[in-house]
Amino acid sequence: MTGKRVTIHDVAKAAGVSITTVSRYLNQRYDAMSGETKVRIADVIANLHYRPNALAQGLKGNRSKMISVMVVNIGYPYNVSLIRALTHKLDPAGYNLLVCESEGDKEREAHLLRSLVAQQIDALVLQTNGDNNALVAEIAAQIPVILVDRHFDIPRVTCVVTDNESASATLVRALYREGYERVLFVTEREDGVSTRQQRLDGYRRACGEYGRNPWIGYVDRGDPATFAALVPEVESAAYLGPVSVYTANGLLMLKLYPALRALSTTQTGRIGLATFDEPDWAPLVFPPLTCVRQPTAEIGAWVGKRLLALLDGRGKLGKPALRTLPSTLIWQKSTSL
Amino acid sequence: MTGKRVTIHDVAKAAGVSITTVSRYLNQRYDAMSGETKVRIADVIANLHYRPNALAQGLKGNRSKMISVMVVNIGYPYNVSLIRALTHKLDPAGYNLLVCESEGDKEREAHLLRSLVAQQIDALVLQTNGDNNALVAEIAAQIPVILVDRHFDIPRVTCVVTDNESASATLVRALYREGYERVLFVTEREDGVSTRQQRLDGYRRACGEYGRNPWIGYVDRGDPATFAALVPEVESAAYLGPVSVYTANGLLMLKLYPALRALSTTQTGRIGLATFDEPDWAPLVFPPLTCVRQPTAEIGAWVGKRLLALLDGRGKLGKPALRTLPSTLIWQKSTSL
DNA sequence: TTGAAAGCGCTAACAA
DNA sequence: TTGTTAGCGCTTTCAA
Repeated sequence: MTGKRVTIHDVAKAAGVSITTVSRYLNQRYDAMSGETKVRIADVIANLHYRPNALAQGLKGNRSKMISVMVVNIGYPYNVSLIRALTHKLDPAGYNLLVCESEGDKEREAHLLRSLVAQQIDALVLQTNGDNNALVAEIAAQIPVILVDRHFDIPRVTCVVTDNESASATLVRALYREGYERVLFVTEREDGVSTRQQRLDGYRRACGEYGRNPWIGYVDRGDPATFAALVPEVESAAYLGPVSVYTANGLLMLKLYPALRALSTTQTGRIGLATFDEPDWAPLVFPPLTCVRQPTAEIGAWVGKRLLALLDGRGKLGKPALRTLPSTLIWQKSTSL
Repeated sequence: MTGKRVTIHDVAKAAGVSITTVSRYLNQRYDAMSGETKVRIADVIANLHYRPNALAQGLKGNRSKMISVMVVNIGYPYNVSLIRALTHKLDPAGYNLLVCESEGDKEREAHLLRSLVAQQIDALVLQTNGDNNALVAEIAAQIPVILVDRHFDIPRVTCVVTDNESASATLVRALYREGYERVLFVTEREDGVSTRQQRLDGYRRACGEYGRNPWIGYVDRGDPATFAALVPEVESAAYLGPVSVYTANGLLMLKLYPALRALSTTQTGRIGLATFDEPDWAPLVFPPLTCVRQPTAEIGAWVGKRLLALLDGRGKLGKPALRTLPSTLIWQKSTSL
């Protein structure tokens, strides 16, 4: 299986120079190097298909050229887009991405974090439930750490999030303005997850502004019954006036949608539907689904840029601990009366 | 930023032993080691939060404990599920996953592959368009390489795919049996991609068995007009008898669906819809979408297991160059007459 | 313009 | 039962 890899020694020998000279060439220190040597080394490298061993370089230079991004679920469009944008920033700078999925599990997250540190990652991008903040703080003492999507207050850690509170309020206001009399907000228990809390806060604020009582349906992703229980509640409310349902994220809408749609065939047009996040199927259903598009690509790009600056030794001063990027409301027919 | 990392030297000093002894402990060579030393080292390691530097271990042992999986698109449910299953197999064995996205771009794929080799990955899992097979062959001379989803004939490379041809034929037969008189197969140009070719072959075979003429609509993902062009074709055909549309993958259905659904409101129930792949929205639309579920988790698990065997030095003999796992037809109301 | 030598953190003979 | 030593492939003083 192993065809003996080419090392810097092989190159040096073939080019008739010392490994130091080859190393100089590799690091583009051409200032003091004869053009002839340069060409000779270039030739040999090309012929031998030589690529320096990144592990050895890393060991020497105390950096690995690897950055990890760890998210709760690699399938969420939010994360897919984030990872993609991040790659596009980091790849040109020679960084490889170690992608991990915590599955929202505390132990697993801790295990993976430790493994990554041992792997000598140069930086960490993390979407977390906040269950291992002490460990994250330790890591942040060693390398740059940026939290995305969810905000936690950890020393030396920058957070990049979207404007959950105001985007949520904006959506809910628009619903009331459209004429919906009641808006059911469907969410999971906050459990210290900032996004959930903020989206709820935004909902509450809009309710307050319009003098409506908050109407909150708590669900548990793992328990279909919690979703099913909401349906009759919505149905009976719909008899009294136009009602809409607003889910705190795309996955909740995915689970709730079939049951609600079955209802609306009889209650045509009276039950508005909206969700935070922009599922890829939003334009497919009829009527197309109103949703809140998060600036995932921008977040990824911003994080990537910031990391490069930090790794370069630049940046560090006046860095904001929290950066908020704006979402966009995509208003569709699913919320039209 | 850097709080000086703990090394094996620190541990040795604190425990009052040599680094060799610590190394022995780390590698569980307890056979010749006093219980006392063992405990002492364990204590120190715990206190210092020591974790061995994986880079240094890798440099020494000529392995990195990193495996790369490179796919065309990290957002496809197929790949998400594959990556997840792979992680679950490899993680317990101490491997970290370098996830890469080629975006189906030849240059990008080549660039990433080279970068990964330089990063000293121990193995490679690859979904490819086949544009860099020579390079892949070179890599396969060094480390285990497994191709997923798409089959190419490369020395030393095992391929794991699904039964595209027969699953496609099964679906199309079921459509004819249901009473659809014509089935439009929507696909991208084969371009040497085995999955496309095989799904087309299966379609053709079923057509042959039922004495129908193949009816193929070629589309280009980047060009919406190619999708739009199919709609009137389907519409006029639908006047002559029951027609169904079968897309070669989930993304094509995603793009085609809105236009087709608009039609079917007038042609209610006459236009059947089915797709290869199982989009997460398949059960959401009305009527729910018939689709072919690929055994992605099984593929991932199989690949993971096989890799571990190969990396262990076991396996190697009698290994099949091609492993085919079966898909499942999910028959729903979208194809009921 | 170039090279010798030390050392990054670790493992593995070989000695003791 | 433990330690000494020689590297893994590379970068980087320091000298020539």
